[in-house]
Amino acid sequence: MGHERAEETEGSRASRRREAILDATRELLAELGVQGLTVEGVAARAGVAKTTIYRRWRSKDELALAVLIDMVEQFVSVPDLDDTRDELVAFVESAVRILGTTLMGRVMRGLVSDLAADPELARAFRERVVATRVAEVHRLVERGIERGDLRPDTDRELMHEMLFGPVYYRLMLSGAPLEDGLAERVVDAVLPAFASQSLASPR
Amino acid sequence: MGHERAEETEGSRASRRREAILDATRELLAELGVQGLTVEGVAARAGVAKTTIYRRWRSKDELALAVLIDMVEQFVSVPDLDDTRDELVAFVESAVRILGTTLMGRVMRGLVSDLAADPELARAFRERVVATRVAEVHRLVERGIERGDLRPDTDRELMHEMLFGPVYYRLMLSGAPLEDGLAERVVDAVLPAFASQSLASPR
DNA sequence: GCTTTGCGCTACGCGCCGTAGCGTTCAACG
DNA sequence: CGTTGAACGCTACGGCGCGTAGCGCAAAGC
Repeated sequence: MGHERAEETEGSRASRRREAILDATRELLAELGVQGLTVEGVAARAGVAKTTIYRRWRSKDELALAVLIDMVEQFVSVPDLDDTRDELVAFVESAVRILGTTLMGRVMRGLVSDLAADPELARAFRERVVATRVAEVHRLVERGIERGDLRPDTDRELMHEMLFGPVYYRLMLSGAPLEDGLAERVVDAVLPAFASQSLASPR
Repeated sequence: MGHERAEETEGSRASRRREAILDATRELLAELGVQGLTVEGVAARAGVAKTTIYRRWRSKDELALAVLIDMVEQFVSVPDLDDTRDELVAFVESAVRILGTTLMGRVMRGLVSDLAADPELARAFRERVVATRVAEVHRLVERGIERGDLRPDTDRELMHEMLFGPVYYRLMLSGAPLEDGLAERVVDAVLPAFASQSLASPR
């Protein structure tokens, strides 16, 4: 158990420890899922004492949430593509790709149960992840209405749920793979209901 | 402490024990969710020794799954209403109502994580719950095509995911309530994409 | 009645969570 | 430099829940 010399990677001792813990958590989360994550395991891989973890995060769930939210928040805002369908497809596709990763897919599946168990955690997740996505849908819908692609009375909330619900349904319940064309098919299944007279493009 | 007399409710001793355990599991599942379920708790409430439970089910998860599948399988096949939209709404609505129950909602949320953790359990769930629903959607779509309400090339798989995805998304991630009009709004958001020329009825 | 089968009970071993106390290292500052 | 306070490592717990073992006892079946 030699002690590391000071030239580590950089940053203060505190931030180095912090990063080591978060990295180890990410790795173990990817390997074992939320289920298999143990504080002891994180401590061992990070080369850190268990107590050091508990000095920063009050519980295992809090640690896991911090990492999870951080992962999900890496969020690409959709640029103006001058076509509402293209923008929606791009948006859904980014989610499909992220969740299609073994890492995020597994993590997300495990997360849901923790959301059910811990209302505090559920609130944080809704505020920082779901709300962000809802806001982005609002933006896209707004643009679409101005462009004349979408009906002015388009239900933004429903649009959001119709776009992402099926993706998560696959991930968590049906078990069907998140293949490439999925985003496109989902968007085309929703668009006609919200598109203005000009029935834009399905197939 | 106090042995029950033989006049119980009926059935052999074995089946009485069995029912007591399943009932206790159902109750605790409703009160505490899959997370909070403990074999010790079930044993205590059922008035049964822990070992008696392990003699019938090999693990806690196996016990929980038996109860869960049994609960979800209570399934109403949709009668012919002579209108495809009405039938789809009725179908989705039955799911909304069941999941809207505190009991099933909580249980379902907790179940998802176990599905991720236990592939065996996930397989059983898909085969006995998801597959049943897929088959029912197929039936409805078939009827709808014959009636001329739906396009002959309607994607049954996608239809199924578009109908139930949003419901589960609310239940598990967005946290929005499963209110009454939901089924109708979801169906109307999907129908135009699959409806034949006669753009049946949205609002 | 007597056997067989099932049950209750106690007692474990294990893994993991989260906490306490104490000695040691690090890093900033005089 | 040398000192000092904060952060860290380590060991040792208490608690809970899973799943198992072995024994004595009750209930069905013959």
